[in-house]
Amino acid sequence: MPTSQTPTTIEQPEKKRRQVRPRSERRQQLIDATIRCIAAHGLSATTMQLVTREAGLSLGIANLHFRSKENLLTETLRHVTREYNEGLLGILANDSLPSLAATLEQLLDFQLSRGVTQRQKMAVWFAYYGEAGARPVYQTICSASDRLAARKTEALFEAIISDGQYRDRDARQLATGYLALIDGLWLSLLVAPRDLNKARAKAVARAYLQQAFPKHIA
Amino acid sequence: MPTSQTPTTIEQPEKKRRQVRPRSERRQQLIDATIRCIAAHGLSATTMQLVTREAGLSLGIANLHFRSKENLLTETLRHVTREYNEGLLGILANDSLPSLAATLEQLLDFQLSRGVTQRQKMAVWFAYYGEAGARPVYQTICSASDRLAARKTEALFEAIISDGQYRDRDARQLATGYLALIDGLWLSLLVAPRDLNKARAKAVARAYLQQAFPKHIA
DNA sequence: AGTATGAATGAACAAACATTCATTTAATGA
DNA sequence: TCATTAAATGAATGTTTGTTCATTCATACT
Repeated sequence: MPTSQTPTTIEQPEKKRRQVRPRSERRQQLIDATIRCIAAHGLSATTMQLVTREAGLSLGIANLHFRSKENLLTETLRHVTREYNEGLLGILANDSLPSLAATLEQLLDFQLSRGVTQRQKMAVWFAYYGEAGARPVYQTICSASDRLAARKTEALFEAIISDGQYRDRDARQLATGYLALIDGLWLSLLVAPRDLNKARAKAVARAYLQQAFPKHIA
Repeated sequence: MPTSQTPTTIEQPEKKRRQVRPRSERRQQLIDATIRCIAAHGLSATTMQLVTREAGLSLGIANLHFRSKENLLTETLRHVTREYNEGLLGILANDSLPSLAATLEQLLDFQLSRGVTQRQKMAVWFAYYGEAGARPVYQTICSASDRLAARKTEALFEAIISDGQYRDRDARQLATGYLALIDGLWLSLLVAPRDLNKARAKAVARAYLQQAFPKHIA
């Protein structure tokens, strides 16, 4: 008669073992789950239960590591924004200036790369944009990021205009148009993926740059 | 001692008199209130109480004239979409073709007109776009409208290319780019009105068309 | 091994929500 | 003038929500 059978292989079904993990890891876990929830169910249907279940954690943990739901949502937006900004600055803050043409190509590739144009990221982006008019916090985070991108893009375009000795070109206007075009293409990729794929979107954006800077884009 | 003082001038403060109005009028009233609420508070904070109070009506009335909140929101999107489509078709379905250049100018004027670019309308538009990924109904309504606009714009561009005998122009690609540019400009006008005003937005869009069809835009 | 620490849990709670429906009352026709 | 009809109302209802916190227990230190 066995006194105590220790079931090493077969466990109780779904008996989760509690784990203690560092704060930063839990925060990242919850932010990732929030992104997935917003992409799958929309911002208005993203509840604490949904997020914490998606993260495979208990209900109360989000309020433990973030003070409130509002704060979790804000931090999620900040995370997505920061990620994009870092990628952008990695290209545009490159003061070594190896080649303006190469930088332009890199910018285009990045903005329509797999990482940036994946549905989850774009869904989060536009979910917050949709609420930005009503929530000053979102407005602040988004527009700070946008303004930075605008400044850097404008600076690049100015350098290109100078380098190519282009006439009758307004760097500010071209940058505004280019960034708006990218935003619009992202939106189309998100809401009408059947009508527009990444390759066509890139071709459209390239055509814009080609018209503006024919000597710098093949 | 007065038996019954009839206060003809001074009424009870805020004693609203109940009014019976036709169904269609009430529906419009509620849709208008919904638009204002979404613009002011966002889609996720738009409640039945807020909408009906904004309309100056009682709580239950929205469920009387629309079956449910979901239905009210859907009809509101449909209304905004239909309004835009009618304006667009009023320009693009004009088969009389007086002048392609004039039609192009009209299109530009319309898409960046006061009526279309007022904050309320744009806020509603993008609020629904933000949720479109999660709600198939919104997706359907939006993309049906977008596809129509795309088809008509492409047809106009084809006619212009043919008329101007432009070489190396792809009507489909130019239309995709133009519509994406307009979407992006709307988004900028909504979330960063301090960085972009309507006049500059129109200049940017006009520059795009000028590059594409120099013979048809002044 | 024993103890202290605080991360993790989830039942419980109050607030907010969409929806229902008995009641009220304006409008209409007899 | 009275009876009939149905639009309008808002208190009531059941559900869902974010948040709290007493309890559990993994981990680190003595």
